[in-house]
Amino acid sequence: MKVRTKDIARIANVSTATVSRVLNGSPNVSEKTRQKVLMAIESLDYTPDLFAKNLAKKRYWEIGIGCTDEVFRGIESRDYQFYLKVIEGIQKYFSRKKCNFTIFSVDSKNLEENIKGKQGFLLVGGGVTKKTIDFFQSIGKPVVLVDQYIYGYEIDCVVSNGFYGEYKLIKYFLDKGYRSIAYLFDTATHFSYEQRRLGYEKAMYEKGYTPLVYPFNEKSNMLEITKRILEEHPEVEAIATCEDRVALKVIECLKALGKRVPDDVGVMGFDDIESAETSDPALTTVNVFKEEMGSLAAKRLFDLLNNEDIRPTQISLFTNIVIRDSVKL
Amino acid sequence: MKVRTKDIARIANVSTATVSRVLNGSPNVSEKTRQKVLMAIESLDYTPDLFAKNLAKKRYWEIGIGCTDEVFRGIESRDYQFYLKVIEGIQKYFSRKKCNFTIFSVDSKNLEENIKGKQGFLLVGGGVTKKTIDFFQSIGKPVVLVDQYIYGYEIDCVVSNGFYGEYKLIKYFLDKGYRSIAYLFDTATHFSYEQRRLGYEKAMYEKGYTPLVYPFNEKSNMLEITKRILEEHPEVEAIATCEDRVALKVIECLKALGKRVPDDVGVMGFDDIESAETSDPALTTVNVFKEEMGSLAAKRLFDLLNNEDIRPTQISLFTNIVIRDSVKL
DNA sequence: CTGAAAGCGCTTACAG
DNA sequence: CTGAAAGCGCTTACAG
Repeated sequence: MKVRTKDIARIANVSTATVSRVLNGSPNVSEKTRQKVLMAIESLDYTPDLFAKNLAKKRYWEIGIGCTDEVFRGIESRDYQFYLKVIEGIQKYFSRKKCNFTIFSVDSKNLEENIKGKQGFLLVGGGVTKKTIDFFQSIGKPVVLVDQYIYGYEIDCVVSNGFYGEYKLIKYFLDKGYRSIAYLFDTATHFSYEQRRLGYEKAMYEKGYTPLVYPFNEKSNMLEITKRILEEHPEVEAIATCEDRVALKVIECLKALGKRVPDDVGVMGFDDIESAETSDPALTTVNVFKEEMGSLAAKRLFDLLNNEDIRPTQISLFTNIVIRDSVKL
Repeated sequence: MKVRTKDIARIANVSTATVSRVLNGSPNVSEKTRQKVLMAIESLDYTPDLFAKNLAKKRYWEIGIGCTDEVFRGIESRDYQFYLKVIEGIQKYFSRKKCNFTIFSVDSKNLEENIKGKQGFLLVGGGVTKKTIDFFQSIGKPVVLVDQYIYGYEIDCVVSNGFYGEYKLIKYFLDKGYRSIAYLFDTATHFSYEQRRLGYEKAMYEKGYTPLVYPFNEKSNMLEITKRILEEHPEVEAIATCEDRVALKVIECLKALGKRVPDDVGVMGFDDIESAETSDPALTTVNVFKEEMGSLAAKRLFDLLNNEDIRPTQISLFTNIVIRDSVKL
């Protein structure tokens, strides 16, 4: 039989209201009654019913969603499809859970103000730095990283299984007879990017091929890199990339260089953003469940807020390959 | 403003009872009223309150907890400390959540009977095979693997981050000047074991040392293997193992061979079971949060049962190294 | 097939 | 400081 506040109340000879007050550490209880109630609780092995608790509470949780300036602008302009979807997932979850949230840039000058009154934080995006994480951890309120993780941290996070997704994608084409696939790797310190590259390398190694990784950063000229790949490795049959936005750019570059996609060179993306479907040719890529990522993170934060459990976990979403037209079959 | 069943009822001009019936697909609603209610719902963007729903439902969920014969016996005899703790965690979570559960062996003859009436399953233990997973997936009810994962499966699972834990442990001693650490690796197809070995190898490679892996299986004679390690590699300063129970055995073997632990050879475990603390010498190991693993898995299954989200995820718990006396500092 | 009403286990003004 | 009572948003016998 489940123990309820009613049972405690009966044993301690008080009302359930008082039990609730003791349970929630209200100051308006005399030390004597508090002890009585505490003893009754001891003797009963009570665990509160979270459903009832949450239903009875009318208060809303105030959540802060922080991201880098880049992501923040991308969300505002509705340009950054990936994180737009993630935010949608967050929104969906919170909308049914008595949570209000505000999105802000962690790079903004008035950070202090954005943090004020918030009871928990979601830090969204691969660009979130150690410094930012340290700062938010120091606040002492629950924090969940979304689409980001940094080695060595014990912190709650929700990421996609980019390693396995990229591995599956590359292996798929290697199994079909491809032998030379290059990889465009964004060197930004982004957990996902690294995982994906690792997956690419594993697939290549397994077949006995040497990975052909071309690193780049935000300052790089994509046209030049594309050209270099073709010059240095004319045998390249396809170029895999760390994300769809890069893949889309590479397709443009290839076209500019007079190459046909996929006939001369194939291109693969990662993320499966909306434009991946409508691009010409439609992009072969890996689907990241962006909304799920958002709602999963929101859920985790909510659980943390409700003290459901304590130890930090890394939650990793499986990914699916989606084969379209940008790589010849 | 949040939409409630009351609002739907008002618009559709029915009672909330009827709304609830439509929402839950009860057959006892005329097609006409159903349509009215459905239209009202459409117009309102309703999302049900899970707290209220769960509170109102008095029904208990019936959960099945399956494990291999080995684990099952180990739990019954209260011998297998690791999974005993995991089960405790499951128990703790379910006890406050209207869930009844039964533990059974997936290798038993009357499997069919154990499955009957269950609404969800937890498959506990590294020994759970592909065949078993396939079978349970085919039932079409929520399944969560606990302390197990098999590559290629898209299935919910909760595991410990053995890779990073073992890496941290080995690195800790390598940083202290250790140069030759051997590794005893159980070849049973166990996700955790493999992850841990990988962590060991990463730490060794990073320092420029060659991993020294000694595989074994249930049929192996541990004394012989221990002897072989010492003969083939007299320079070995410590033996790391894939789990505490093995480490404890190795300590015995070393003693039998006239070696002192940790003075002649150090020994490291993994899991931090209870006897790790009381053994002589107390075991240096990595702590897996066993109860959390159980409660996290139970929670995930519960969420699945409540349709909270759909995509399978891998949940990975961080691990901590615990330095005791079985390795010289 | 449908509605009025009780109940799930908590919290929290309100009154004292 | 404490209790009686209403309410959170659902579900479900029960009666019709």
